[in-house]
Amino acid sequence: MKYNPGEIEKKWQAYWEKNKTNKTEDFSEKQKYYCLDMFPYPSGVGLHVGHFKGYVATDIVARVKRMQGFEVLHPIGWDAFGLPAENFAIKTGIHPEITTEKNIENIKHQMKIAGLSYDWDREINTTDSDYYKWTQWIFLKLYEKGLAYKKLLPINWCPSCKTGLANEEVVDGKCERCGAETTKKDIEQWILKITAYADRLLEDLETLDWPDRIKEMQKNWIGRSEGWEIDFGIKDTGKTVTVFTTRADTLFGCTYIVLAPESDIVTDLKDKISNWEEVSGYIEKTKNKSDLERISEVKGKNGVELKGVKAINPINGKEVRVFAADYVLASYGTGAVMAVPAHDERDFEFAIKYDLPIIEVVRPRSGESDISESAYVQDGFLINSDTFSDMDSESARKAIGESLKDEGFARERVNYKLHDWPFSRQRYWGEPIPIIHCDKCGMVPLEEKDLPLTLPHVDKYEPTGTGESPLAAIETWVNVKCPKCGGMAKRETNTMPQWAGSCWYYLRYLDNNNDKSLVNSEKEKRWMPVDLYVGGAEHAVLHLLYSRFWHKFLYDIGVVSTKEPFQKLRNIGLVLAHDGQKMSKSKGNVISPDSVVDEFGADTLRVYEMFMGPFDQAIGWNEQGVKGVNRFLGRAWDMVIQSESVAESSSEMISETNKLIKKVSDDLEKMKFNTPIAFFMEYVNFVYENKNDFGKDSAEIFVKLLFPFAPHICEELWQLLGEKGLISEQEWPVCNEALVKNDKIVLVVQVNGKVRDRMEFDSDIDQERAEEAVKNSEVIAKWIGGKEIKKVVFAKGKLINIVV
RNA sequence: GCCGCGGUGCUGGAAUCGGCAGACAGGACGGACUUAAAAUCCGUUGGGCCUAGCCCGUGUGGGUUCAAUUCCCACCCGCGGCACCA
Repeated sequence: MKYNPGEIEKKWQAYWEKNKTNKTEDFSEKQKYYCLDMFPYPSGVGLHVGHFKGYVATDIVARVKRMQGFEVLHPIGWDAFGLPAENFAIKTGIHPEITTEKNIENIKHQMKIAGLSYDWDREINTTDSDYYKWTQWIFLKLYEKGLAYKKLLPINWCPSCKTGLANEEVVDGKCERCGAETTKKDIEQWILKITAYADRLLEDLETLDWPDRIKEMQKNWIGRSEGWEIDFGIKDTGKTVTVFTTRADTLFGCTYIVLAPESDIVTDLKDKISNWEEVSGYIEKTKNKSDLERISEVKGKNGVELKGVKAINPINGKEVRVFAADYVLASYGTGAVMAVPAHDERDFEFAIKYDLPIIEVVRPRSGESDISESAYVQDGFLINSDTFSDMDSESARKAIGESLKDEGFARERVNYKLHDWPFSRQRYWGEPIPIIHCDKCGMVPLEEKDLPLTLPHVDKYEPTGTGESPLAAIETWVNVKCPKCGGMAKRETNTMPQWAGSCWYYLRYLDNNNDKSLVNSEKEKRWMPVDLYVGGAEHAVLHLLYSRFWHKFLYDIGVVSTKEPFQKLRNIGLVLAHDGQKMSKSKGNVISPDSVVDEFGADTLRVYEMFMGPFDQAIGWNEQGVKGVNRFLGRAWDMVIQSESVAESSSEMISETNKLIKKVSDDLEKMKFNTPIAFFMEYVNFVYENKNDFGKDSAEIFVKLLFPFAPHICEELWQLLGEKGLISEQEWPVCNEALVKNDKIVLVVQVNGKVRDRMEFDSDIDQERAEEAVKNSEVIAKWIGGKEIKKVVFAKGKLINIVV
């Protein structure tokens, strides 16, 4: 009988589906394990082999955990709101609902032919009104707690998608989606107060088993810095300008202050500014620059002095000049900085350009600094700083800050790079925001009983570009009675961004049909947190930050019982095309899993994706490698079939089999998938050399171990071996150390650290006897050559090194 | 510029509580089977030389050690992220 994947895979997929083999019980005696994939966007082109690398890995973990006696939750769903379906609708007039449904069908089929063991009864779809009812519910709670507010703000605007974007969605000054250059636009926006959670988002990173890289990225993105707010009085006005600094120790070196051109502080001082025309011209110029222009002008500082305005340094009462310059950002800190050219590179550059004084106030304790050449930005000890001279930078920061605080000129302050999250989009295909605007009552949230607020059908999907979504054109929908006063009112027409539905979807799998609450709290306590979360690294500061924020909020209002949603996170390395390029439709180098399944079978696809290399590394697809894996599975098939003619395994074979159990189990625990497959291959090679030693007892164990990787072939072999029940229901083998033969070992013999021989001994040999034997060996005697032995190093069971 | 990760044969990679570098796979070459091809099976495959043997070899240079791909220092290169954040 030959290995025929096409036949057996169909057979077992049908069987598993019909018998709901992979169904998860909500509550059982078993320990829980929640194994989650980042759910896909159901795009029209379907999934490629890169997506499956992640799905196969979690599927292997899920199957192993089931065999190890865990109750495993391994669900999947669809993150189906988003631009591609909407853009397709604009072009063709076909409603996104229809395209989405079709695409889901296709992807579901792809997943099923790959033998992924999802519990399909828990499928969710973010565009179902039963689902987004709860997305809207969370929004209302955020609103209720003051964490969602509407504000007129200059936000990132994509002129091509005609919608506002969050900072996280702008990459290099371009729209993350379409690549168009973004501009700033003043729009009234819904904003979520993610900054209220900045500290907790930062601190709790420590508790997570996530890749360093992702933690680091979130840390940088949150960008916490501790410092002082210091008030500079403006001479003859009674007004003050507050600056933020992390370097209060350099305050004596401040020779001017700089304001962000677009900040209100500048216009506030208009009366005092003698060159207002020049200044306002500079402000206008800055405002009209795109993000991209501003980024590209990073080098080459320029600005304008506010003539007639002088600020007073509160530490020494000295008058300093005041500038406006676009290297100071209105959106960070107070929008104003104290400039210390001797100890800040940017201030140094600016001071050189405008010929401003440079006063040195910090010197290194050891080494040299030359502030006529460049700024010295590190810590050191203070000079030219009155009574603070001679102090270390660190203590001086505190001392100077405290002394100003006592006089009412300074406050301790923590700043973040993280900004609040602009949450409204001027597009159609998203969750409607459940708010009504009434002239009399202002903003009125819908009541929970009125949810879901369903997305109405429209005739035109085209975004308006005016800051309103296409929903604004549907008068029957927009015009409503105010729930409070009964007067005429209008619905909010903006929709939620892509990320909304994915912020909490992992909770809905626990209880996907609940129409009373978001999730039953018993179920939530049973299953949270997610034990393993697998997905691409591209979501490092988007989905992963947003959903942590929502989760913490849900924790605060008592919906969830854990502080963090995803305990352990692992990233998938990209699957590249054969040439090392990224797979893309335009390059025509995309490999679809369907074609691989068609030609070689799902088990080959699965094992190859895992065998390619380390899971988190980007590696190119290699058709020959796929064939190699297929060859291996064929050999394994024949090997197991042949085992029936052998009565029982030899003790050596049993030993090898137990070693295999140990190695495969250990590596899987470490999320290593490529090395277990290498062990399987070695094992198969060994069996081929010792065919008469390989009996059914060993074959059973081999098949169990391989099952999570290649479920179809193993289920079939299990049956062919005449075993009862499904292999899916078997227990994971445990290594019996007693059966592992290790009475003989090969000792590496070195002379002066170089390998000269290998000798076989009993495994418990001690140094004395080994030394004796080694000295008597001809090969080694030759190397020692009568020289004096200085030292003998003995590593038990491994190596002996004679130093002469 | 700053932060993070990495650099091993022709290729993907294996081996890091310091202890046989190159497991496993692919490719290439040689052979068996075949009328032939595919498939399958077997063998060889880091470089060099005075070829039963020895020397060199894990980005580069140095260090620690009986022993370094593994630890330390400096540097080079690649990838990813952030980027006027005061």
